[in-house]
Amino acid sequence: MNLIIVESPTKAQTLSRFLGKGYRIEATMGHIRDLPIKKLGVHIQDKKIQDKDVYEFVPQYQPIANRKVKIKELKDIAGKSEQIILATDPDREGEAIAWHVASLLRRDEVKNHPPAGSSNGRFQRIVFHEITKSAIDHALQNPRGIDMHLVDAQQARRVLDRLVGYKLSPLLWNKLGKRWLSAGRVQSVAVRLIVDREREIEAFKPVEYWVIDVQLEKVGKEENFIARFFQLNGKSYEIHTQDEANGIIEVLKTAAYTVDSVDKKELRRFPSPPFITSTLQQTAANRFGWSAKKTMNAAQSLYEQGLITYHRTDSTNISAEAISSVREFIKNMYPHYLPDAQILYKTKSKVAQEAHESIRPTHVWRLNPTDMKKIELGGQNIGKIETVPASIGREGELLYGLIWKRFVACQMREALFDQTAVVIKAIGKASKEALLRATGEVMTFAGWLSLYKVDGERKETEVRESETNGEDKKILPPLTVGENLQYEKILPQQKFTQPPPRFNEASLIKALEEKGIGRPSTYAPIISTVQDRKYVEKIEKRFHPTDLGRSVTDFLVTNFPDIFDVGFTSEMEEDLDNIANGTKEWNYVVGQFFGPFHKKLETVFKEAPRVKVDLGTTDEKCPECGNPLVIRLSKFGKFLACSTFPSCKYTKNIVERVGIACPKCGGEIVLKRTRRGKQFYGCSNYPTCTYASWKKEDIK
DNA sequence: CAGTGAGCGAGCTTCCGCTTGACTT
Repeated sequence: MNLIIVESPTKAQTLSRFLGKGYRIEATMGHIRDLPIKKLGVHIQDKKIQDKDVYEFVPQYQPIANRKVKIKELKDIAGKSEQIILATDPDREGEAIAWHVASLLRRDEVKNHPPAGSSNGRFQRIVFHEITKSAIDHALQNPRGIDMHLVDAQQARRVLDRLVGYKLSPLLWNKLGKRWLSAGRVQSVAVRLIVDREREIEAFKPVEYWVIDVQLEKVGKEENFIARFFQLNGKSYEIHTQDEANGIIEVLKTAAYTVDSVDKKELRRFPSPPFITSTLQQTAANRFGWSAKKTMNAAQSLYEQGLITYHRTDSTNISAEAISSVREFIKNMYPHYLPDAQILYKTKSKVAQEAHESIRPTHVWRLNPTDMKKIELGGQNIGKIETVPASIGREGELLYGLIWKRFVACQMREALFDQTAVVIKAIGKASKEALLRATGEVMTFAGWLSLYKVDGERKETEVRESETNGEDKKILPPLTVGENLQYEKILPQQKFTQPPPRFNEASLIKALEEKGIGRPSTYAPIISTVQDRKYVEKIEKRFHPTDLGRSVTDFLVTNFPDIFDVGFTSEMEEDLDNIANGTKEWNYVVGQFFGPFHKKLETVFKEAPRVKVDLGTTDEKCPECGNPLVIRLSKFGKFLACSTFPSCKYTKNIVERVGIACPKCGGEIVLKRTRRGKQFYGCSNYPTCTYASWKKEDIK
């Protein structure tokens, strides 16, 4: 019997369906060995060579506490197996997991079976990027050894993140006096983006501008349309004041209008690429209002039921089998929308590891019942269609439907539009000449858009996109150059430029991904961490920095400008690539960073002043000593405390009254939070009265 | 479903990335 080791148990299950009895497949469930949690766990040696610092880093790996049972299980099975095939994911982390597994198993093997020849003999490394029979067979026929360069790239990443995080967090405890604080290459940049954005908003000064539209009509016909002013006397003209607007209005009101030019062109709108983790999270946030965490939970469930491919991926690749299957589906159901050849999508991200396919339905013929009712399926083979099990629930159906439609649409023909751009000349008094523009757009071929049109989801984004260029897309009557037009009315609008919007989950994930910061498996946890630390808070789904978040960011950016610059991660990634391709040594790369970092750290520890976070005072007086109460911040949130602490230890919760009486004791219901931060409603007489409810409506 | 926290400093906290399961009102 041969043992195959993968990371995900679901993948193990799928694999077992493809492979015969000769294989036993086990999952590691991620990493099984790591640096210790409670200490730095990296021995650092400075071997000075010719007066220069040359560092050596020795990571103190240990089995992860809750994986010990799993490790023992793997060892037992490995002992009874002929070949041990390491089939962890084909990326940096996967290679490292394979190496850790081999190290743990090999040590055991040497103990139990004295080496006869090479102890590497039983270990093989295989990789596949899609879970299909052909990909797995091909992988099994082409085993290799563990790629230590790739493992070293992971070690460099791991050690660097540990050094940054475990050196800077204690510095924050020391300088801010708050013992739950943390800093890291990823989380601190996420907070910085939010702080920087808030300051942009604060510094923003709205500028007045005017938009002047004119309603025109074809002479003798009741066909009117809107054209927008853009040029006066040969120069583009921005209107900033009411006076300027009035000047233009005067010209336009009495002008003679003629069609100056008509430009027609065909526009093609291409489908969006299939989902990857970040785009799935963004789309679910924009369309359903879901948090990244909720999306990932729903996706996990679909994945475990075998309905979709793996949901933590950065690649837009589609397996050849899935392509032929979706093309067959389109050919049957939407025959006019089948392109001549498959549409290829190139992964945009430079830091992508491409270990998995894009997120897509595993069987394209499987639809959810709600979609089936709404989608117009034009083809012949309706009988071939299956439905997803009802047990996936409403949220499962929503997400499945979204993934299904995006995938099928990504292999359909582009939509075609006839766009007409018309310029209109307005000749006013005193030889003043203005130009106006009108644009019309008519869809002539729906293509992939036909799949989205049905529930109007696509429309929403269309509207949003067209708003950004400021011109309304409308149907124009037929117009010819030189044609005179009838002036109807003028529609001036006063507007003000808007500050950039605060980040929500979708836009923050997008920003992080664009900068190559964080990975598919970490976008959702990052959002939790920065809130848990009280660096930012979500108000009406938008992120606002807290005073603490601003203070910590300022402290970090002032003292360590390089690390918390968005360029840091991309430079690190370049170095990691060099380690992976064998041109740089991992200890050298980490050492180049650590030398200056370490020196700076010492100076800051010694010299930087203590940072005070002022959360303000209140009008309330302490009931015990009469001094004012001030707002303090703890791990659990804000609370009121006596300003004379530690001589007076009075504290009080900040409660939000709901205005409802407790059904149990008649006391007052107040908004509270669990240890994990979830809101609930409880009685203010706690612990005397233990009444509690999750929802306001349930209180009765 | 929850009574903490600040400050001091006994002992404690903290990173990013890979995977689920334990929770479930």
